[in-house]
Amino acid sequence: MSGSQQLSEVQLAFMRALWDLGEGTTRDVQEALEALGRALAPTTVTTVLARLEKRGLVTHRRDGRQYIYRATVSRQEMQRSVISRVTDTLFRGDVTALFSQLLSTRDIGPGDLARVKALIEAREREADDDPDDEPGARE
Amino acid sequence: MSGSQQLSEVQLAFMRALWDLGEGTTRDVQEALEALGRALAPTTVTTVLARLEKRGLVTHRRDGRQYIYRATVSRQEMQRSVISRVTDTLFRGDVTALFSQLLSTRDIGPGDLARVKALIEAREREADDDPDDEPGARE
DNA sequence: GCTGTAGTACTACAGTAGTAGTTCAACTAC
DNA sequence: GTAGTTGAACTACTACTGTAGTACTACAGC
Repeated sequence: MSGSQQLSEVQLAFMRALWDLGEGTTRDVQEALEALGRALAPTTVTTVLARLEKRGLVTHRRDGRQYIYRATVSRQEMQRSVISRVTDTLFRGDVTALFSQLLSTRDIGPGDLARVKALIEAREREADDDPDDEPGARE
Repeated sequence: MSGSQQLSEVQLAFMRALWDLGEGTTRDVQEALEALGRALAPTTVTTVLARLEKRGLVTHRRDGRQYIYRATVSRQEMQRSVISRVTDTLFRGDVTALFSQLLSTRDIGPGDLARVKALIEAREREADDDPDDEPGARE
């Protein structure tokens, strides 16, 4: 599934709302959006949800008269796909450059640095132990 | 300047072409795009460039009858701004999560890992030496 | 000076996104 | 059972994007 979904800011806000909610009615989504600083008319929320559904990013079930929406793509999947696209298009596939950019630009505390280093070391060990670790789950 | 520029795939392809070229005529851009696998009519290239110019992302100068276009936003600036947006919206500001995602998903060689680790260590030392390093250049 | 050529400017058109109003159906409360 | 309320469906409108055709203009060669 999921391919070249280029989400706009608004659409992403909707997905975020749904990810946070787990699932919810139009009104729930509307309120979540408002909490994210984006106040929209109920009809607008419905429209956007319907469009996202048409694109396969959300789905709904019925509860009485109400629709309960939920994301069909997880935040993680979206993260993965976005990062992958960004890496390829903006960084020409150069992951190190991305790391470097992250390190130089962002507000990173010493705790973060330590954690990231730990992650890397774990990864190194893992690669060392078992060079054929990942069972080819990349498209 | 540069604020909420959400670039579409096509527009980004144009920017990439210009970044690679440094600067170039409509035709240069067209050819660069073709090399990126995106063949467009010359008029289309002109149109898109004009629109990007209207958004302040490219500019042109005249050379005889020709327009020489060039990006006004560097690849680095764009990288920064995109990464920043992605971090905030998709990763809720959690840089570590982004790192982790990068480490787990991507094809990263041992060389990359080592380089990133070096970057981190440099950053750690730097923070140690001079905890007030960045002169507040974040918006 | 006229004609071909190449390049920009203008126009166009379909698709989608953002935003929201209006209508209709169903449930709630008297 | 009639009125109010609430929620979804349909409709609408503007802006922008992707794509490109046509018109105009300036230069090159005869």
